[in-house]
Amino acid sequence: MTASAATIDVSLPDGSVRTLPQGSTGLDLAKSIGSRLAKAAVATVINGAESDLGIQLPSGAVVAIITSDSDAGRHVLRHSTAHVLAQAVLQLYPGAKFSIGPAIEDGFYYDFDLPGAATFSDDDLSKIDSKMREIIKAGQPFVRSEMSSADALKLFVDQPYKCEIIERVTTGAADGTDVSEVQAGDVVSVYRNTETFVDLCRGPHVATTSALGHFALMKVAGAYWRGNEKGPMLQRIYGTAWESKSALDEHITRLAEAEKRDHRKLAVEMDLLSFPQELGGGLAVWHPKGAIIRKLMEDYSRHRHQTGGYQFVFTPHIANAELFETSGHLHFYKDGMYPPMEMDNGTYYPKPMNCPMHCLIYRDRQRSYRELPLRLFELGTVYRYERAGTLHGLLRIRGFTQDDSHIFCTEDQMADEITSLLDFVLSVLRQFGFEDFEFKLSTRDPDKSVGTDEIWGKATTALREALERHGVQYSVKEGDAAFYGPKIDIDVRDAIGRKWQLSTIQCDFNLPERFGLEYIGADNARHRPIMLHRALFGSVERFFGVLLEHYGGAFPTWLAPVQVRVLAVTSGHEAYAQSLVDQLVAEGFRVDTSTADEQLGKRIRSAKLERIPYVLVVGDDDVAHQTVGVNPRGGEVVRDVKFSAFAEQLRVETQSAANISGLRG
RNA sequence: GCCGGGUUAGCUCAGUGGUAGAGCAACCGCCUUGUAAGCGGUAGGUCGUGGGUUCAAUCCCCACACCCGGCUCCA
Repeated sequence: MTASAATIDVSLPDGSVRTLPQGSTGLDLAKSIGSRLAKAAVATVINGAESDLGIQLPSGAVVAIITSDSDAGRHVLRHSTAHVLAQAVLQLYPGAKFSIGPAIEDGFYYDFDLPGAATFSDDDLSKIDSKMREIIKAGQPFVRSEMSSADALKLFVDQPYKCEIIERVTTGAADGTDVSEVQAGDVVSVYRNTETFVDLCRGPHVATTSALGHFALMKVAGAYWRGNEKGPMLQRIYGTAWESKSALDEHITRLAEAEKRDHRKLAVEMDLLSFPQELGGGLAVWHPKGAIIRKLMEDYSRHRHQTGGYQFVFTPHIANAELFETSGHLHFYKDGMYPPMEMDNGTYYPKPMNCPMHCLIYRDRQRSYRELPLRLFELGTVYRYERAGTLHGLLRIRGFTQDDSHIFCTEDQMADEITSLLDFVLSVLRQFGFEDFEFKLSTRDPDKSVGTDEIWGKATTALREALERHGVQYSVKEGDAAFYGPKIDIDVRDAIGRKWQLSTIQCDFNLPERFGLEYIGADNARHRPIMLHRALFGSVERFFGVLLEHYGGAFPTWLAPVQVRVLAVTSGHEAYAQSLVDQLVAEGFRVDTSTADEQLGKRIRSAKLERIPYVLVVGDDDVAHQTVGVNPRGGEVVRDVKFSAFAEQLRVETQSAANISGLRG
């Protein structure tokens, strides 16, 4: 058999079969299909397994080419760029130890341990960037080899983190953070770029560093080794990498767009709220324009709860330690609580949750099964001690208000209740413009939980059934539940595709037990109710922050702090403008005007920057004919609209919210 | 809490070991204006707080507070 005569057949994803010379690689296959494909190819999938382009194809294999503009291809680019980063750092900082460097969404990172516990500063990034570009220019090959764990341990004898990864794989202790480096088993693979630089890695990688180059180093950060805060703090460098200059530029532009929507920035620009330093970290004050939006959100929430079978309650902000002993918070949640206040008749804590107080309301008198499900609702403000470094605008603060409800029901009612809750949650979220949801089912962490296996099983099943009845996709997060029971968390996607966790539905059989809650059943015996915790906004503050970013500050008319601004062309038209303002305000709309000291164009610009939904311009013609010029946000100007017609359109647009809040809007 | 970077006028940001500047906003005039910036003027800051070094600190050092990016944690 001569090599030149021998051929192999491989089949492609579309089912077609190609014949290639024996010994052909993925790259050869790509070339045989087309030069553009060959240029874009970064790796192959051979019989379902990702491999390097240079791997010889076995006959009969099913082969797909991974191109750089696919998710999988970018993953390869990013992972390979991470190796280049590691090589650059090891060259520039002799004695540095490298640990892990995976591809992540939109980029990659690599964690290092610098000699003498040195740290990176932002200035180091440009130096590292230049070195990386040298490496890329040199066109170093990525050469794969496989070896036994024992040999690998010798190869990485000076690299303790690599050795730890190898050992964990060998002993079967590997977890998710290891799999980007190595596959399970006793054989590990390494990729060598130069005499001196070799990295433990499962691959695949691009053929040479020349295939890279459209990258940017983004930021430096500390990161715990293996995410363990008791472990060493490593130095992490984040980067992003793309298949082309234009894709990289687009990504940078997207980041800039997201930054423009940053709720902290918009809150300042739009005068919605602030975090005065004297107030302390993670505590906000609401200015009038932010407060009116919040009030409308809360009014809407109250209305939906009132018509949705809930009863309103109010509870205080602090409670005696005894209450939190009973609830178990002082045992399971103490780290998340504000420190205690000593008073003459005991120790008091600000409440981190509303549930214990709602339990007290339930327990105040005997309950009958006829009362269940009993749904208690409160916009309850809670205080949680969040560690200083975790605070983040409105999305992570120390004092916040939950649209909180605790539903007491029988075990039999639990599944139906959860099912209808899901409808309720989604219908409320849709009112705020969210359409794209993701569901997560969190299950028990045996080390951090109370209750029997049986009841956990029952509750988890009820949640799962509710999700399945809705026919929605959901992911399971093992061990992510609260200490008292399993839960469903709902993420929403906002207008620019980012995910936010908002709503939560949680089962609890712990608190009814701890508080000794009971109801008298139809059988005249005492039974223990199940308790469901649920919040739709989650936290009003966080929801507001998400909403602000979702709308980019351009709140829909029913929520906008100022819905209409009437502008007189000259001061001679101000009386007419004011009469329109008065008519709309009398109907409950939020409308204002500004005097004609500035030029019209400038006043319109100001209104646009404030993101006011409608600007009405009135001049001579309008005074004469009871009309207005309508300049809607994001739309075209229409002249000579009858004012009555505009007012009617405004009524229709805001109708659903109007009868809820008592305000137009 | 940990690692890194910050904090200068209401906002966005320059700047210097010898007690500070721009643009926008504000205020006052002039202009009376038809759909995103008319012109001129005035006022506004103990340079985050407290210590230290120095003849002299907004600038250098230390501590603290707060903010930003991550890690950990989380509504």
